Amino acid sequence: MPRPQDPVELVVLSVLAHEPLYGYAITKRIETRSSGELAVGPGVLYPLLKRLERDGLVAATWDAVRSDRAAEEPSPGRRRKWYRLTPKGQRRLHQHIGAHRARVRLIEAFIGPGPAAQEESA
Amino acid sequence: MPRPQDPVELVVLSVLAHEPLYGYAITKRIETRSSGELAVGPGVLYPLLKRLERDGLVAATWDAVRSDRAAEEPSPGRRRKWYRLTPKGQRRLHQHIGAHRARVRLIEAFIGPGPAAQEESA
DNA sequence: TCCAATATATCGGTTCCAGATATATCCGTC
DNA sequence: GACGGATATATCTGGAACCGATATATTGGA
Repeated sequence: MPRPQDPVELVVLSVLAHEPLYGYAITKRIETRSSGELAVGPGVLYPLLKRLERDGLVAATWDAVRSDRAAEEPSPGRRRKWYRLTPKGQRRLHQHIGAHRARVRLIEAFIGPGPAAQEESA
Repeated sequence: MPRPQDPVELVVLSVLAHEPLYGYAITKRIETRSSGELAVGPGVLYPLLKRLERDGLVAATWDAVRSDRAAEEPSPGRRRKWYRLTPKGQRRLHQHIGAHRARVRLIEAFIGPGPAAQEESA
């Protein structure tokens, strides 16, 4: 079988282009945006985010989300790491989009144009 | 940078769908068909063909191409391994095409539709 | 009180692409 | 006739990415 989901980096960058999100929210956002077709597990997402942060494509900020009853306790509470796109990440996203379009044109040179030109008239 | 060329298997199957070819001819065919954009080196092609043959997606036949002056000699002469698509390989190709179209739709759900709907009117 | 959902993170296996290397033959040129 | 470039097949090694499993801890509802 062909690899089902390859361009995870493009997808993650594109959802972060709209607004900052934390890791788990990125997962859920991708699921809803793709109507459940694309599921990015933690084993894929977190190494990817780590790499994106290392390369300066995203910037991250910790946010301590503590419940009301835990607000006074020494426990660190639930923590969220918010990721936002840097200008470098935006450029990378545009590179991705360009590469995607080029890839589509390339493949269509072999398999013929897809059913994209037809107007969706009811 | 995004991975430039991913769907090598799809491309190889698609060129074999038109006619049987031997390995080196596949390389050249892909280069001409893609206007030089896609180059599949031997380090990619031959392991791929081996896997495709093992999985029954292509069938191979050796062809001894001997020159006139070498026709009588014990030397094996130049050999070509012709690959042709099996029915299973044709089904796989259609799977690939379907998966490609689905992948394009999926990505467009994140980055918006590409410039495909516009007519190329001069 | 228990359990599912939330939230982050790592590890190992698999697959694939890419470049380098190896071997051998054919053909045009000098 | 010798040489080199194109033809032709093949392996190896490294790197990058995806995937599933696993681990830990918190939160909130039944």
